[in-house]
Amino acid sequence: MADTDPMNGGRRRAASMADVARHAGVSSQTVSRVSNGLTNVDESTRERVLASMRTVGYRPNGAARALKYGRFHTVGVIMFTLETLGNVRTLDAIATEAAAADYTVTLMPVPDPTMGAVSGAYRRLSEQAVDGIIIIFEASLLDRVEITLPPGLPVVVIDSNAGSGFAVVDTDQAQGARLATEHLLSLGHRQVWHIAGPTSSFSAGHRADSWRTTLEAAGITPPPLIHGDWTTESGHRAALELAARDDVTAIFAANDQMALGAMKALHELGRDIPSDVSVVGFDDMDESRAFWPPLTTVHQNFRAVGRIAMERLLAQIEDPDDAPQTTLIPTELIVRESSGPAARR
Amino acid sequence: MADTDPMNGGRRRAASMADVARHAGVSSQTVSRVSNGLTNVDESTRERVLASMRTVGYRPNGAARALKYGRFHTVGVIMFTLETLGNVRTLDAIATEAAAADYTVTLMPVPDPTMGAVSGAYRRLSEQAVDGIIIIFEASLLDRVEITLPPGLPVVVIDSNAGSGFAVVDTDQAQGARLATEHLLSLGHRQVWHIAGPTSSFSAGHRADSWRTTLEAAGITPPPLIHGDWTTESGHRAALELAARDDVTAIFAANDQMALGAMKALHELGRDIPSDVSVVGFDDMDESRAFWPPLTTVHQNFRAVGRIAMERLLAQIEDPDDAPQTTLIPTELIVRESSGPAARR
DNA sequence: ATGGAGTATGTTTACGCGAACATCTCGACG
DNA sequence: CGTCGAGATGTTCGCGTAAACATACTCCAT
Repeated sequence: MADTDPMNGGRRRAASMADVARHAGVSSQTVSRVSNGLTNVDESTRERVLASMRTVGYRPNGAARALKYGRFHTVGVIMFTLETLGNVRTLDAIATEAAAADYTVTLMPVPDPTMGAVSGAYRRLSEQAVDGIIIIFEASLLDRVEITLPPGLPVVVIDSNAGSGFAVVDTDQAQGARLATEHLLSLGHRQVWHIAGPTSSFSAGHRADSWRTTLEAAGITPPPLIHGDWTTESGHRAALELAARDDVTAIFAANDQMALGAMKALHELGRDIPSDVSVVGFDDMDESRAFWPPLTTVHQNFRAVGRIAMERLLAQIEDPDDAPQTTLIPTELIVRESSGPAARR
Repeated sequence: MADTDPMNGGRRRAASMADVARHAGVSSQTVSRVSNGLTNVDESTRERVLASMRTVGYRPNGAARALKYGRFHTVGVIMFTLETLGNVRTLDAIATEAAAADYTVTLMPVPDPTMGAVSGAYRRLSEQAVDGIIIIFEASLLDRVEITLPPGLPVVVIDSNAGSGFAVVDTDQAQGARLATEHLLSLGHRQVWHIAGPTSSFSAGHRADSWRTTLEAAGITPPPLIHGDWTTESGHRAALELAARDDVTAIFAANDQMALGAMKALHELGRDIPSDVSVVGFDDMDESRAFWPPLTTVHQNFRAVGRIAMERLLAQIEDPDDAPQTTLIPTELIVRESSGPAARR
């Protein structure tokens, strides 16, 4: 007997079509036909092949298929962090949409915004097995690296105004911030203070800009901006600072977490919400309706953002000459109990 | 002139090594050597090749590499939803760990727990391009499908006790629930009520079981269990029900969201937290410290869960005969202001 | 019977990469 | 001045799949 080891030597590879073919006594092309559900295979042959597939434990090899077709049926998502609600919701929508289009989503997290980490992501990206990329980025960093984006790969950018030739999908930050600010003004507040996100974030910048212009349009001089970093702690700190002044009756926080932190500070100082101070957030996280008091906030349609980003990307993959567009998804103001009429004094 | 179109006909493929080789006037093997950073290439040749790579826009083809090596350097993560904090945190840890090991993470979301959706995920999984799978599942469903798991693929299961032959990593649910219950008892509460997660969830079951045995060990007959569904609303409903009785002084909710909803109900009914009723949660989400009052809760070490799951999976990928182990990650009780001594009466 | 249409199946080839092996060139050493 | 070794570079081949092409066979109209 020859030494042919049925166990296939040490490092075993998965069964291939050739293995199935050998087992079933047909050519591997016939196995391919069965595997792809073509009809021109004799019923008895088909069954024999299917049985052989099961016995040898055959699974099609995605790499070989991708090599053959030049398509991976996979999109990459580059993101800094899964710690912010918006990123996760958007990713969820992207993944759902991708599954519907029979695509798979590959995560390319960039742990920290250093150039080293970014270039690491690009290295992995260039060992690419993706047909396109969706970037969920704090845009200010993207600025520095965009030129190194590999050419010829369809890209859609979320959460930024990195306009230069990319398709961009984003929540209409400006409209949302305007809704929030106008809501507070319409309740009779003479001034609206803003707790902004970090300066590195374009979304935060957009919200702050829009808050400012909305106030100015109402003939109000905007008060100094306070910067947080999206965390509850930073909202807490900011509100402690604000509450030191007793003319503060309305606070618009750039996200729900900071609004939550702000409300905690107001509770601690014995200020009533909303009769002493109104608070409005941004995002509408699931928990916001159960805060005490339930938070008035700007609802972001993350699902739509993810869905449209995916649509755009697929369009670019189908047709590389598809012109990049920018789409803004409108927000909706959700009025709950954390905002109310300005106290008369 | 021949008809050779420099634009490469209609559907253009990305540039390959052969294209680079032609452009640089070398063999494709030399391009391969440069691409892989081998040293035995003349410096001038290397530079010429690198320049050609840039001009033709070369990116290595991952599929071809994977085909050659039989490894994809990718792990698949199957999960039901990105809507629960734990799943997201765990995924984040997995992705980070994977990146460190130079692996990529592919998401395989299962939108709803129907068999159709699950088998869809398996279909995509069997058109696999992954070296292993991590399943983050509500385990009761896994029971029904585990036999259909493709053979020969390393698998690690998180958040379940689906023991049969899989490697399992999970938070030590029982220990956490015991910590929470004992904490409330040690504050002098005579009874601890529990708002559990849905019956379909093994984690929820473990927490409830442990709560029950902890009470029994203290000589207390456990009160009826109330089931929520992890949402703030269900916590709110449950607490409204509980607060109808005035002998309820301590509530242990199976997650922070339900605890938040419960606190909202107590606020609405004018019960003080903690002097009338103590509330303890489970998870320690970022926001919990900013709830009003800040929530006493059981901290889950999601990062460790993700990290160890990934380690186990890589071990199995390296050595297919690696014996599956079960690892429980301990929790930590974080005492904040939502729990306090039982009122004397 | 003879050719044509149709069906089932087999053979060849290319997708992009890189290990293994084959050349070639140049300089050192006896 | 011939030989050997080392480094640079080229050639062949196979990974698993499926399109394209080839073959074998059956059935039927002429």
